[in-house]
Amino acid sequence: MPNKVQVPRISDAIAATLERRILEGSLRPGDRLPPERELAVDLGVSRPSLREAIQKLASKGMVQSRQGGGTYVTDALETSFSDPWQDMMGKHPNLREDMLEFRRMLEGQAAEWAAERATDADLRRLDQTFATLRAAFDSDDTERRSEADIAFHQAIGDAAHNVLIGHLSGALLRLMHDNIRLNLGELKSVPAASRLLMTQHEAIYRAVRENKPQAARAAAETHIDFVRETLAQTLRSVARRETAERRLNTEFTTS
Amino acid sequence: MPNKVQVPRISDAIAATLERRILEGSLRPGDRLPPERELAVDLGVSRPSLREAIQKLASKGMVQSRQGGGTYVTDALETSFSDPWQDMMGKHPNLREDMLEFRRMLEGQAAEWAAERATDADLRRLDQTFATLRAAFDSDDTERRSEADIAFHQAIGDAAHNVLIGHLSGALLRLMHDNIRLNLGELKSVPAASRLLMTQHEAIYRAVRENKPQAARAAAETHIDFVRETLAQTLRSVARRETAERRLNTEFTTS
DNA sequence: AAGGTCAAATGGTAAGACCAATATCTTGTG
DNA sequence: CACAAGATATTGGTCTTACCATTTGACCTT
Repeated sequence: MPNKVQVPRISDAIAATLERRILEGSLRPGDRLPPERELAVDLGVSRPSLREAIQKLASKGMVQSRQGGGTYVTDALETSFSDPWQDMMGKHPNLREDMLEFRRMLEGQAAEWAAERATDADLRRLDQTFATLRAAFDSDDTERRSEADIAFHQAIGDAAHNVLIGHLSGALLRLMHDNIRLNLGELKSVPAASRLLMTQHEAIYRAVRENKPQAARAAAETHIDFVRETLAQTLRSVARRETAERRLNTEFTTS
Repeated sequence: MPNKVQVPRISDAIAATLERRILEGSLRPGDRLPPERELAVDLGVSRPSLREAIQKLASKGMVQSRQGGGTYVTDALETSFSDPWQDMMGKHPNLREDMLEFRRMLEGQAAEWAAERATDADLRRLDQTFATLRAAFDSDDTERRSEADIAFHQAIGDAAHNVLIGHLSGALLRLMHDNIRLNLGELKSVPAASRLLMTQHEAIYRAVRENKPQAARAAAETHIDFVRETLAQTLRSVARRETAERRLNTEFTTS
């Protein structure tokens, strides 16, 4: 009756492996897992065992399966961080300033560590996301630019090889983009900003690629400073416009 | 990708049935479940399906299986550990290192900003929590020491006047304390550590109180470095006991 | 080009077999 | 007779194979 030493079960090991892949970013929220038959072969286990492991993860809300569709990674880890702040952002605009201040520290550290620790695989992904970013910024598709921006910073965050940095840098940037798109239209109103942003992104990119931690940190901090300043200006001008309009259609803009 | 209507899975129904029997008392804590083969026939399902259901319950800590022995209803019913990060910490020890590395940055920045920005009210609260901390560390009540430690660091995080810093420093420290208390007994095993910890806390406290941002940051980083080193030593001694278990997971962690 | 149909892909379930650890019974020894 | 060592049965752990149900997407028809 008393608990003896538990013998390791294979399904636990499988679950731990999948968790680790999710944790380290090789399986991201929204991704689809490989088919069970295939994954079972990869891991060298039987499908029932793999299924038991998946059940465990599903019961913790980390994955979700649809018959015939596939098994998808959910964002259980992300939401436990970002959920409480999602609504706070909307209610307290001054949070945006805190967020930017925090991101200055976060992205600076991320860039520094990325420059120190990036593996070849990280660099390849960085190359790819940077190319995408450059292409996206030439277009006028703001949605595409947002995604490319997030992907680029996410790649740097992952290259820093710290789970918390990786999750937070992605989550916070996503939060900001959502918030910006929600509250203002977009800050493409500043035409010269695009070129400057790309220059800054390139500076970060090069510093990481050339293994220059201090330069990478400085470039990242400069980038955030610029965003902070630009955003503040945009907000001021928007505030002026809204003050004039508020008189007319107050009750309609509050959708 | 959006959630569609989920078709009922048989394993969920089985898990629900067993859960109901446990909650209604026909299966009491300590009881042994019927053998899987028998129970599968009773419920009219296959053994793999029943096993998937049992895995779900096991991952929630409601039952516990021993090969050859049987499956027993756990006596701890109220242990609803739903925080994904919490059990991640337990299973993936390298996450603890990431956490400490992250906290070094976070607490350093918190102390620096606190030294710059603390208001009179912040300082009064800091005085109070520091006094509580000193009193708690003279006692042997580990729970009380944990709470005082958290409260002290929380006070500094709040004094930094950045919402993100405030939330994260508290949340992460709480997470670590829970995890330490869960996985090891406690690190009071190092007798000299207590005095050193108090010295470090006092260094942070004084630097913040005297408005010395750089000194505050340095003191906070030193503190985390010490905790990291102490924890690593404690873990190494504990790890020796678990070497056998690790061998079995190796084949999956190297993929 | 739009829409419908059907086959492939994929998760869900079932059955049977064997292995490994445990529990229980049997047996032999003192 | 008591008790320990071994043999046997029980039971969870894993694998293999097969088939069903749903979804997806490509191909075909209109």
